[in-house]
Amino acid sequence: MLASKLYAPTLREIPADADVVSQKYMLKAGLIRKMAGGIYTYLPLAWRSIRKIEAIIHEEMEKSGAQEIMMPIIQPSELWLESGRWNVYGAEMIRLKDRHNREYCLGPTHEEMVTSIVRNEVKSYKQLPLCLYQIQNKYRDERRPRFGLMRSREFIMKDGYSFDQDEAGLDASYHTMYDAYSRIFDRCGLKVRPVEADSGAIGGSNSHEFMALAESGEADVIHCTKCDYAANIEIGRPAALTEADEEALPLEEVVTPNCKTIEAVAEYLHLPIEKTIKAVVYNVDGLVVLAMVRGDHDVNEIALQHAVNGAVEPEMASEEDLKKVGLTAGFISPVGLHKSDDFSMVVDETIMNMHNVCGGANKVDAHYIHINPTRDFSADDIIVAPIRLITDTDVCPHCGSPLAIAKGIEVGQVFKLGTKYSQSMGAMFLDQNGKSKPLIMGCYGIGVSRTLAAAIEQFHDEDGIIWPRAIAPYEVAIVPVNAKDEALMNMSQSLYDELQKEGVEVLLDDRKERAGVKFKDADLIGYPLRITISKKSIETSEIEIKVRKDGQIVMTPIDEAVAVIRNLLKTL
RNA sequence: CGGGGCAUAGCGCAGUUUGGUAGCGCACCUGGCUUGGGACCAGGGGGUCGCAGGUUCAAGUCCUGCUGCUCCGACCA
Repeated sequence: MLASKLYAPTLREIPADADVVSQKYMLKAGLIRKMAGGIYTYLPLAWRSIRKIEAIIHEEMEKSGAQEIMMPIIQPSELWLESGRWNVYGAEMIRLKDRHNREYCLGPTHEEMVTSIVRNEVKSYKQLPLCLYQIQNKYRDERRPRFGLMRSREFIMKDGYSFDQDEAGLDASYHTMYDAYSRIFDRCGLKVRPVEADSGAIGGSNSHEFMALAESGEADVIHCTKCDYAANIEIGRPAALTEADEEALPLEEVVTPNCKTIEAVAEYLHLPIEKTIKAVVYNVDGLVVLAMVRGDHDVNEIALQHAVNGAVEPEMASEEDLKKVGLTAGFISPVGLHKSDDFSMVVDETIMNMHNVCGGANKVDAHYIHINPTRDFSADDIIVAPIRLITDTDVCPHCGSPLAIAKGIEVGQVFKLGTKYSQSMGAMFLDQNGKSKPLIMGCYGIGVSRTLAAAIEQFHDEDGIIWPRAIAPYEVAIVPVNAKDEALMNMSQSLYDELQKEGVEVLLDDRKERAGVKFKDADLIGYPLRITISKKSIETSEIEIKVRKDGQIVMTPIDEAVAVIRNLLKTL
């Protein structure tokens, strides 16, 4: 490729609204342009990298026995009504109507679609296992698109679906995909860690997320400092904490004027925060849920959702919700409260081991002290569950070693769906005994565009992007320092031709720019190798190769250049 | 969804307070000069000032409504 022909409009200044490194550099280096909030055009350089990621995915999918298909982006509402998700998916789904007033959505995911395809065609265990996948644009109307390609409303996703006749088959399919995913990210050059995860809105029972560790990641990963244990923080289930036995003192009501936060109460009553209990009220599918954790702990909303078998993630309760069940914000505890059809209470396990603690008195400006949960909570009215967020002061649930927390970008996820969709949508097959059974499903996603962003988040410096070679738009850039010097241009051109003949993806910066401009652009765009050809190269027959990653400079005779470049590339 | 901010040339911004000819830097075009880290000189092109209404002799500037973008928050009872 000649730089003079390449459509890569680099910028001197970065658009003011870019806030993460990947977005800044993709805009500045002329990789993407924004069309609307969370909606981008991929320009040639980005698209080449995307295509390389896709090629790696295709190869690994083929190796895993998965077959590529292409399903519609526009999906009819009927399928989603069948699975029950039309009314559950909420505002994140972009819905539209055709001229006949029929309803559709822009596919946020394709479980319904693929299930409907397969249920009509797969009738026998002899057709199993089956794994289908596609790479396609997906649409999710994020409540707050941000961070460029990391959280966009239109994005490229590889989504795959497996169909098996039994759990053992699903296990095998799941592991095949898990391994393929590990290889894909590895080949892309990313540092990715698989972690145990919640299966979320897609449904299902078992799941891993592939996290690209990066400071700008939106997900918290908890991992053991010793063993392999790593999990999304929302599924970490910390052990219940205990405290020394104390004689239970009589319950006592105290006045706590304006102490609406747990910190205020603890300070006002001179209590350590570990001797208080914190009440947080949620709305889960319309059910008002009171969640109780120790004052210094936080509620794990996913754990809470599971504790009450909620279909969607808990939301903070509104004023109306509180009013409906008669709670007094700031002064709530389960003491004296009872569950009802629209009110439920969940108490973290640790709370039940506490003695003589402080909590709300369910009236304004009043708290109880000396609450003893086993004595003062009505056992029939509360659910006891591990609903606190795990922290790095907890210990590894596997080996008991210390834990650490890291930020990650979720670039892939694998789920075991089981029969959630086959059951609701009637995707049945006949087993060896002629018995009708629902297909056992798994589903597997990779955020392709997000993977591109994650690579930049992981590999950059103050000058620009540092592409891993496997997904670099071009592997080598040749920079003749003076475009007007014919001898120099000839030398560049013949090296360019030679490299191309050898199958190296090379760019020749033939622009009539000063050397500084070309160097800046090469660093910004992040080609793994940069070759500089100058007057000195003509005199000495030596060229300079600079490795973008570490700045290493290799001088090599022009005759050996191709071989040296090939060898250097192998190390990147 | 709640709260802020912004919208003027491709990008980054000034001009709005106090209404009176549309500006600057970068980018772009032409010529010159320069060529190892975003040079320099000269000349030039490009804007219904987000949209719609209103006030006024006169609106980028004042008023009303809308739209878009963006940041923060949704952490806590």
